[in-house]
Amino acid sequence: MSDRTTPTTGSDVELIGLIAASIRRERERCGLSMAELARRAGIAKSTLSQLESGAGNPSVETLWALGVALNVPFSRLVDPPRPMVKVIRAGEGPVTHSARADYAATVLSSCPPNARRDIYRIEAQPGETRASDPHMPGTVEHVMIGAGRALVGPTEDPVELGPGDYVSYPGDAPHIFRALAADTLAVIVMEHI
Amino acid sequence: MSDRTTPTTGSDVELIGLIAASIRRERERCGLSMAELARRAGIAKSTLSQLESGAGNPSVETLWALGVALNVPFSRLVDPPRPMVKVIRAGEGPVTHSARADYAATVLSSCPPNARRDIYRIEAQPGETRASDPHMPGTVEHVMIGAGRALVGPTEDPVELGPGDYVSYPGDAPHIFRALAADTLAVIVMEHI
DNA sequence: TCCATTCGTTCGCCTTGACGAACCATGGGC
DNA sequence: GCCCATGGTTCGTCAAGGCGAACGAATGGA
Repeated sequence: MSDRTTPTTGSDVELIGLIAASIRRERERCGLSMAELARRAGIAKSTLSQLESGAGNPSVETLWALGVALNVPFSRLVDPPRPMVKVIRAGEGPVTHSARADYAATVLSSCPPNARRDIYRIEAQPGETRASDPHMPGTVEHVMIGAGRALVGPTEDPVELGPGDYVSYPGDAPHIFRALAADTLAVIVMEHI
Repeated sequence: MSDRTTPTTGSDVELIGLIAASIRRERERCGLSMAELARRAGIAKSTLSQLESGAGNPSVETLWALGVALNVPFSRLVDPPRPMVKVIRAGEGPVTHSARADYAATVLSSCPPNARRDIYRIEAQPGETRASDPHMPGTVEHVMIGAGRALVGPTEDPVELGPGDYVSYPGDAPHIFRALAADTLAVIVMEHI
C-alpha cells in the first residue's frame, strides 16, 4: 500500500469525483473555458460539463484527449498530490534488506506514484542564500548532501545538513539552498506531482 | 515533446492498441487467466477479451479495476518504456540558468513522465561487488556519487565514478555497485516506469 | 435599452461499452 | 473412447457515454 496509484479502496465514486476535480483544476490552471477546452480536445462541450460535474465514467480516449489538450501527463488527471518536510540524518533511517558491513542502502523516499522528477547536481560555495520562488503546486524537492554542509528547506524553517543527510520539503512554497562549506555537493530531485 | 505521456500523435487506434498490449503483458506477467483476472477486477470476461483484442475504448473505471487487480500503477497500462546508459562527469553537463560563481546546478535527468522513483542513500566500503538482479521491466537507475569512488552500471560494462559523477542505466538488466574507496557515499534513484 | 457574445448546464438521440450466456477449442483423467 | 474442467472468443441485450442543439445567465458594447 505504500505506493498505490491503485488504492484498493478506489471505489468508483471517489475515482470519478477525483477526475472531475482534476479536470477542472487543470482547465482553470490553463485559463481555458469549457467550450475552448472541449474544442481543443475534440469532444462535446456537454461531455466535458458532465465530467466536471462528477457525472459519468469517461472512456480512456476521452480522458486522453483531455490530457493532450491540457498538456498534462494524463495520470495527473487520476491521482492527487500532497507534500511534507522530512529529514533523515546520515546514519538514520531504516536500512533495507541487503545490509552488510560494507554496504548500506537507506530508503529516503518511497515512490509517490506518477510523479515526474528532474534530478539536479548542485555544486555550491559558501555565499549568499539561493532562494527559489515556489514552483508548480504539488512539487516536492528531495535533497541529499554528498559533501560539505548546507542550509536547506523551507525559507521560514530551513535545516542544516551534512554529508549523507537528506531532506524533503514542499517545492511550491519559498525555499532556500545555502552552502555553508566550500565545495558543497548535493543532489536535488525535483518532483512535479 | 521531451516528456509527453500525451503524444500529439496519440491517435485513437494506437492508444487502444497500446492498452491492449499492456493489459495482456501485465496479465501474463502475473500468470493470470482472462477468467481469473476478470473475476478479480470485477468485470466481464468478455469485456477483457475484447480489450485485449484491441477492440473498444474502455472506461476509466474498467481500466482502474484492471490496474487494481493487476496491481500496477494504472498509467503503466497506457504508456510504454525504454532505457539507456548515460554518464555525466563532475563538471560536465549543461549548467542551468542561475549559474553563479558559487552555485552550479546541472540537470542530470529530465523528467520521464509517470515514473515512480525510490530514492536511496548508499554508504559503501570497498569490498566485493554488489550485483543486483534485474528489476521490473522498464526500470531505470540513476546514481550520483557524493564521496569516494565506485564502479557502477550494467554488469557487462560498468563505469568508474568519482564525486559528482552521475550515471543512469537500465535497471531491468543485471547491474552492479562496487565501492572502490572507503566511505563511498552515493544516491541511487530507482525509477519504475 | 437592445443585441450579440460567451460561458456553462440541460435535453433527446444514437452509438457503444459492459454484461452474461452460449459457444469452440484444448487437455487431462478415467 | 468419453467426460468434464479450463482458457478464450462470439453473440444479443441493456444501460450509459458521447454528441449536437437548445437553453438560461452573465457580460459588454453601440
